[in-house]
Amino acid sequence: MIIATWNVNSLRVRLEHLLNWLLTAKPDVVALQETKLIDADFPVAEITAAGYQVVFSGQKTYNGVALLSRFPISDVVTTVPNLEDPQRRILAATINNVRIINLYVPNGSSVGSDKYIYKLDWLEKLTAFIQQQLTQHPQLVVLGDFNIAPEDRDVHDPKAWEGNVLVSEQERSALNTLMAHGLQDAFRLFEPAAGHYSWWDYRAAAFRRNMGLRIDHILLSTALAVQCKECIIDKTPRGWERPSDHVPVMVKI
DNA sequence: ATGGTTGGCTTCCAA
Repeated sequence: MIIATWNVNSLRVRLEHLLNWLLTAKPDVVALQETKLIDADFPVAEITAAGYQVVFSGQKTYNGVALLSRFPISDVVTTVPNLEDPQRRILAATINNVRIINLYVPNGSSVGSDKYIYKLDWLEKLTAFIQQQLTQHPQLVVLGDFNIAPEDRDVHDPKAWEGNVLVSEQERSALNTLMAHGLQDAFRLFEPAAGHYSWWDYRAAAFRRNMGLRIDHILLSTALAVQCKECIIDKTPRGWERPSDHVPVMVKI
């Protein structure tokens, strides 16, 4: 089974990219973030025609997550327990006896800001949920835009980014705590080197200069990590006209 | 060099 994640930064703008990418990458499951659509405007017909079932949780203007699947989708959850949050940032579902948890983790804006505090609180509540889900689902995938670069090797210029939002110690520590309950970063099962990123700022020709961060992740429970065959960051769509600032990450399990 | 770009229903906010 091929499972992918992609922050599309507006599904309205990126629908053609998504449909083209589905044809070449042929994923079985795709987790989308930043759809930026209310549910009434979700392009169900186009995605169904491409051969995918779909569930989504959207809002006006910001955020929004969706799950596409070639297989039946069940037991959908769209909230983090014990978290009052109008922002649509999580979508959990079961597909082929694999529990999939799609995340759009808050960006955090800047270290110490209200949004940063919200991000850390969100991660803390999420961690309790993940821990609970692991007890019920040995085959668990947590994937999406985490808005955290786990280590310096995931940052193009660690010195310049030191202490900044997306790389700060508190954020990395929160991610480590989340993963300490038995989750592994699929990309690092295969690739130890620096220089591999999933997001590049639109500004300052960052993609051309490979000035990026690896902030989109696929975390696998032990049962899935041991059988994972491959984890790829597909930079192809970033070369297309009017691209998202993120590219897809995919695993084969 | 405190810049630069993109998306949204916008005259700024979020990323």
